[in-house]
Amino acid sequence: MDTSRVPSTAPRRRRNARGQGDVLREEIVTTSLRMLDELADDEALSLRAVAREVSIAATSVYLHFPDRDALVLAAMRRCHEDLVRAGDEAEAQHQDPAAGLRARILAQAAWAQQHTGLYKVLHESKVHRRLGMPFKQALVARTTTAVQRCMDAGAAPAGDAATVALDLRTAVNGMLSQRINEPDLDWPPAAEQIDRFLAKLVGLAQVG
Amino acid sequence: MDTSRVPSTAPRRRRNARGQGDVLREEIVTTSLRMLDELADDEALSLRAVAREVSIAATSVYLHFPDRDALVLAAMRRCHEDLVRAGDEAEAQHQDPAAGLRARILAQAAWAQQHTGLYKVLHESKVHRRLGMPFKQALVARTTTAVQRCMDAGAAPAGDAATVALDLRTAVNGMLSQRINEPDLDWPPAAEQIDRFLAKLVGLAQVG
DNA sequence: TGTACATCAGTGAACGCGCGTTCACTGATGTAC
DNA sequence: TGTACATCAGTGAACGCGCGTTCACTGATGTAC
Repeated sequence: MDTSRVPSTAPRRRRNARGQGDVLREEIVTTSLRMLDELADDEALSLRAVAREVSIAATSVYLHFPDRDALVLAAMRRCHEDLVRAGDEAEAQHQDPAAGLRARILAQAAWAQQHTGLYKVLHESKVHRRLGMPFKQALVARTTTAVQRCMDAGAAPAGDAATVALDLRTAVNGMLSQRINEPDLDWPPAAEQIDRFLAKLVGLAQVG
Repeated sequence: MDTSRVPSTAPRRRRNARGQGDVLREEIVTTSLRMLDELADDEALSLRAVAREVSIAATSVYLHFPDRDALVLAAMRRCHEDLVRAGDEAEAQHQDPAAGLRARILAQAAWAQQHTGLYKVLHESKVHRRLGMPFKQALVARTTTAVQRCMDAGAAPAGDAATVALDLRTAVNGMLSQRINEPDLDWPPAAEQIDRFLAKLVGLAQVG
């Protein structure tokens, strides 16, 4: 894994054609995402390590990002879009609101378990405090809407959808966080725990 | 806050008397805890910064700890003891099992909100993976016992106490984690959310 | 069709910094004789 | 009571490292005339 210190036996990459400068930007963001997922910590991502990985000079990163923070933020924005899309696509496959809500939560959980490092950076890192990630509220809004839809359809007892959605997100985030942070403990199946949360916190009648 | 870089105008401390070497060890652990609480990240704690803060030579830390990791681990052990004690003392003030469980959870939540940085290091840092913190299972055991007591007394519906306790800890951890990681969002009162979890996840009849 | 020039996509050396750790040392204090 | 010596509680210089960022530059490619 730690091939990064090897003094760049990697072939120097070919310069992009004129007008194709954004190709490198793309590659920098993609590589940063991969590294952040491995590092699970935004502060551990070094601009120099990213450059090494992409096989460019460290200074070339500055052609596309004013500083390291801007790079991290661009990566997080991309990563958040990806997570939201996963939830949206899963929910869209169901007509039934309860099944849709459940599919959204399961999809987001699956995403998190496949990108544990990115999940940590997105939810637990100090990027919030240092840079702010206002785009994240989309995640909150989608869950609330999905819960409201369940209530409207009578699949869940009427109530304050925002509060119920908060409790649900809270519990699911807690579940993912625990499992990611202490992977060596033996946790019961995630889907079953999610179904308990859907039943007890949202009041969904039949799940699964 | 950032007085740490000032080149030590702090008066050089007086050497401890013979046989009192552990006094310095104590002071190093205490200072590390304070700094970890501010930093909220074990990897950000530097041995040199701790030494600076205690007004000793960086090398003096090695008189008491073999390396930086050992220092962090000693601090975490102390911190965990403190959290467990807070929960135990709160629960002990009640005869009623339900009130006891609630008091334990509220006390632990209060501790977390007063030591947000330490809470993060304890639950979200990579200390788990790098060093392991087996002593943490005490926290799990106490909650399960408290839930079991509620079931035995008929304050909660009978069931698998371990599973119910897991769901409760999961939700409460999620709540604390969210609030600590995104303090600028406006969260509803913590006590109310905890009471909803106690009611819906554990099945406690009357709370509060 | 030729050529000067602007632009684009990068590079490489250098800066000052804080870090963990090693090493050889210092100097006060207690203790054996 | 005196003194050599061991022990304890520390110190200070030095090591090599990776970091973010600045600066002056290079060299290919398109474009105006």
